[in-house]
Amino acid sequence: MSTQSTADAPPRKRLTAEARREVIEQAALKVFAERGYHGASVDEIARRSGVTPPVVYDHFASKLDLHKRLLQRTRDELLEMWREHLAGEEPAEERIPRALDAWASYVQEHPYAPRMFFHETTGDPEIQAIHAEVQAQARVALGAILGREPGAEKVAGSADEEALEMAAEVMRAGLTGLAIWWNEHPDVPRERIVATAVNALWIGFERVRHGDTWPT
Amino acid sequence: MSTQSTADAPPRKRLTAEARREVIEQAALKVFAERGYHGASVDEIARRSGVTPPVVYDHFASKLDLHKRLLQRTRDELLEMWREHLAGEEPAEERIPRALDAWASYVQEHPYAPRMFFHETTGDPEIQAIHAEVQAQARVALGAILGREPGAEKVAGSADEEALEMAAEVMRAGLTGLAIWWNEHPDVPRERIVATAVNALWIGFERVRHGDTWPT
DNA sequence: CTCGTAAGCTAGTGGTGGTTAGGTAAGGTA
DNA sequence: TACCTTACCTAACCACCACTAGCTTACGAG
Repeated sequence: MSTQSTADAPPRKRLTAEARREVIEQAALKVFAERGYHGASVDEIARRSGVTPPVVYDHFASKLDLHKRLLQRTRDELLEMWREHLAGEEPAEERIPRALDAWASYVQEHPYAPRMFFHETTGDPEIQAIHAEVQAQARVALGAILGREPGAEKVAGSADEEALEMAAEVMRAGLTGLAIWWNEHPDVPRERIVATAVNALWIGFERVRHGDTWPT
Repeated sequence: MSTQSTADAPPRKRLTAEARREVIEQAALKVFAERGYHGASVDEIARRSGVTPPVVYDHFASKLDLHKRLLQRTRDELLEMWREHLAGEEPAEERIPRALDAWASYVQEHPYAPRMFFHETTGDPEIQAIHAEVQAQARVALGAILGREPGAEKVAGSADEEALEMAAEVMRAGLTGLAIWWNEHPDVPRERIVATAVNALWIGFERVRHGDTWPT
């Protein structure tokens, strides 16, 4: 009974370094997402990769290093995604749904990704920096949607920087929450998620744009 | 140098059991919020309470038990808060700002509370249950705001249960994110937070109520 | 078939962290 | 002042976990 393969991976197969690395990254993504950084054990990551712990260290310098690379990878993918789908000069009515559809596709294909950015608990400054960076980028992306529309800055009292940042943060956290809710309710079709997201965001956009805010 | 009192608490003072317990709970709240469940060590909680680890065990059966009690306590306080400020028969225009002002007061007085509910990482089923319960209650509270208004269910396609739940989840997560953002930017006055929250929520309320949703 | 490379293993090590046993002394009470 | 309760400590245990040294064996090249 030396080979048990407790979970995901096939029962011990010799892979190329690159392939094994990919398997480990996928497994680690899940474990970190489920248990958090400290709660995740290298042992479990290894088991779910169909491998023993030392193999993990053939590919990553340390647990922290593995975590860091996953964050960076996810950050890059998200950034690329926003860059790709937020561009263009169409009006917001088309651009926003398109961007959020792309976002939904991403979280559908990477169900564990959003959880990794939900709460920072390592205490490691380098990792805190990545977290802060990702969140800031998301806020910028969303802030662009909310604020860069023509007319925004002309409206009285509607859009100082800080207000924009707060609104974007509400959206960012809201979307992340929705993504996590979604992977607990996988039956919900993507269009419904997109619709919810569009409504939430859209709305904020219209409000901030028109300066139609409370208190009246 | 036996007494170092590395942080918060006064340098070793003999307290009544009740008082010490309170000190420990406050310290633990911070540490859990900062580091997450697994990242928090009993040792650090004890130090920040001006005491050694065994004393923690005079008051709580285990680290998990301590965590559980903090969650329950916070849950009860939040529930009480919603119950108190969401009642009444005034129109939404008054009730919502009032409820969110109360919410802002709570997170201002308990800056570490929101972080405890942001991400579950213990894996303990009992704790998962508390988390789920708190989030469900928050969704119910917010869902009540969004949905229970007269007219809501009469509008075509606007408010099936699931859509309501999703919208409420976006709001819930958004508010939680805002709360955390706030305690990283403590200078921002409460009125601004409340205003942001009201706008985010309010808006959702209006939209769902009018069935004025995307896709058009 | 042979052989070298490299993927993966077994078996440990050091350290940390939750937890407990048993003793010390502070402070109210008689 | 003597005493008893109890808040708090010191010292240790043990399980778990990140990480490493060194061996084994699968596989592709010749």
